Amino acid sequence: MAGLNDRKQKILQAVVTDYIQTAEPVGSRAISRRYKLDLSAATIRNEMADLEELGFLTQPHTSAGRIPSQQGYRFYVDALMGPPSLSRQEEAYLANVFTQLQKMREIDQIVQQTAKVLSVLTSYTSLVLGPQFRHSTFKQMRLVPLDEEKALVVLITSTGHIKHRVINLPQALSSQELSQIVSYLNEQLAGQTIEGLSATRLRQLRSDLYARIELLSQLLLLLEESSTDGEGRVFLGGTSNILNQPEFKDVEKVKHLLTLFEEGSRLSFVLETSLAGVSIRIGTENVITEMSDCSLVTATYQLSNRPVGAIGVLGPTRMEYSRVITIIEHIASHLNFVVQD
Amino acid sequence: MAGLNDRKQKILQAVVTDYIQTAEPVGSRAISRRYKLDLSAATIRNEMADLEELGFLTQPHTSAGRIPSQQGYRFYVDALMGPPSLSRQEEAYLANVFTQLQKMREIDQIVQQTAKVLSVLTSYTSLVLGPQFRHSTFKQMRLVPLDEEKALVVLITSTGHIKHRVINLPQALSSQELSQIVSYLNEQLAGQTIEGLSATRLRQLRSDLYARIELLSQLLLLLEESSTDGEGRVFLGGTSNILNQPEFKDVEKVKHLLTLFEEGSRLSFVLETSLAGVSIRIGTENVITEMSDCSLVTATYQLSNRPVGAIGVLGPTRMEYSRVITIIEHIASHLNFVVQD
DNA sequence: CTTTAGCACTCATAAATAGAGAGTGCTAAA
DNA sequence: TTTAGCACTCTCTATTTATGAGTGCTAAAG
Repeated sequence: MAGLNDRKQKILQAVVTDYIQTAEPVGSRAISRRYKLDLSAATIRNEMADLEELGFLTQPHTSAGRIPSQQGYRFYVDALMGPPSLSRQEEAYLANVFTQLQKMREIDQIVQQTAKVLSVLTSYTSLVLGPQFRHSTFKQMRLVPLDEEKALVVLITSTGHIKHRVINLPQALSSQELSQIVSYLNEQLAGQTIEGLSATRLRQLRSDLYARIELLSQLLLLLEESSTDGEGRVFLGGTSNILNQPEFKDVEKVKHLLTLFEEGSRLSFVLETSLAGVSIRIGTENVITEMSDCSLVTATYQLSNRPVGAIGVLGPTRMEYSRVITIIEHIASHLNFVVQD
Repeated sequence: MAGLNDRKQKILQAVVTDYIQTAEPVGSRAISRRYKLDLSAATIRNEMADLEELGFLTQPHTSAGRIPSQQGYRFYVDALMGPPSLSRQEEAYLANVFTQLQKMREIDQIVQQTAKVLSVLTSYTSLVLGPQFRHSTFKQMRLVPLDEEKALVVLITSTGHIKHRVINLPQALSSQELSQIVSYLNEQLAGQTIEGLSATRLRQLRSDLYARIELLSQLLLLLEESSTDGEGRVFLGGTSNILNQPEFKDVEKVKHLLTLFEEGSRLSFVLETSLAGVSIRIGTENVITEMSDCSLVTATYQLSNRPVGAIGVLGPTRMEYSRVITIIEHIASHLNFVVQD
């Protein structure tokens, strides 16, 4: 890409750093004062004009300072960004959080809490996609009789994920027949991925056992829902944080984002399609148009070496990238240990 | 309370109705034009001055129209409010929604969907408190062995609510001993309310079975959490709707509410403490200070004739009360039928 | 050739001023 | 008791007028 000489890079870095902090267009004088580049304002002015022409900076209006363009941020993130840093307190806070998380048993709780922590630490909005189990495989199905009419079906995956439902028992079935059906299903389905329990496969089973159709359809419904179902739930944290950003002082701007936050499926799509590792999408690099004024930093977390979920931080393009990245890496990697249940 | 003569009531009603629609202070002329009270603007002016002195109206500034005071809204809601009305389409929409809800099995889904519907219909923000099971009684506990090391504990309440968890089995225990423990617990706890499983009671059991302490503590943990635990989860719908209200065009105003929306426990408290039936809290009648510019209309829904949850709509004090009340009653009562699982 | 000082110019933002309009309260007549 | 008339208040909008930060360009200095 661009062959920015050393000086241009330093200046660009200064502009981005300053703008991230102040949210105000930064002028040539401000830079020559605040950053010890040993250059006069005039020189910096010239370089900034160049940087603008190259597409790394923009001017809100003719006689204002410069602000980084999307391309400017991109270059900053790829090449200039300073080393990460967390304060002592933050480290301590994180450590404390993780011991808390360890204690929690309910996956929802863990995810929810993670979202909260992520937003508190970054002061942006956080998105957390709970673990996806559709890639895990069918382990077994159990039927626990509750009374004469009802029973509890328990579906267990290889990853230990459990789903249950109460179903009605047809009176006619003896308990023996019941256990036959269940063990038949267990045989047939063992080792299949949940995702792979496609409708056609299930339909075939259905015809195999057509005599027991009523009971069976209830069982199958549970399975079917497990494969499609709303596992992709996204938990949000710090949604009100965006209101602290000066770029969202206008209510109209916020409205689009807020509305987006209510559309779980679109959010989960964004997170599901993030690559393994940390990914950074700046401005219009985001597919979702509502996010085109924002940057989204995401990371996936693993479960037995397979990515099963993702966490993300959404803020203005003027985001404290290095800080956010550090935090998100930290949390994602620890989540690997916590989510083993 | 106040002995408002007929004419004053009519005028107050006109002011409130108009203000609810327009969100603009309403003047004497506007009323004499728009409402056929056959009175001149001057007369209305006099009456409005009286109404202000009596505390039902306020003036934003000396030469502006009047807007209803909190007391004004209260009187309107108690005495003046017009009859409810829903359009054909809305009725149809509702009917359709209910058939959809009937099909859903997962309680979370139902609650979530209800929140959404409520917010779409009212165009305010909706709060839905999922069914509370702490008043229901312990029915039975089951242990489903998964493999040699692990087992699934299933806790079932009289209302059919189910909670499960995987626990580790101490190697030393024979399956016979296991079932002994479980049946002992079943005996001891049968019929107790979940809430009543207080720490002391559980501690006593713990000492009874101190020999099996390791296993037991896992079981008891599940119970304990069931009695305290986050059952009081509140689902929100249409949070971005508040941004459409002109009274929240200022970001600062919104921020407080948005932040409140992230504090689940406070929200659930509000809903838990609402009376059976429909309740309307206007402005500072709300205990939560962040809501003092809002009105909250809530209704509880039943399960076997006992209130177990609540739904609510939060909007500006300038709310379409009669409309909201109709909708909320409608939905709450239907929820009674849907939530029987 | 690069850097810097100097200077005119641009443009947003803020403060000051002037009208316009909506609505009131009061008085006096119907 | 009601209504018409009128002066008065106060917000809101538009216009004007500074102010000042920051630029681009030119010409001199290194």
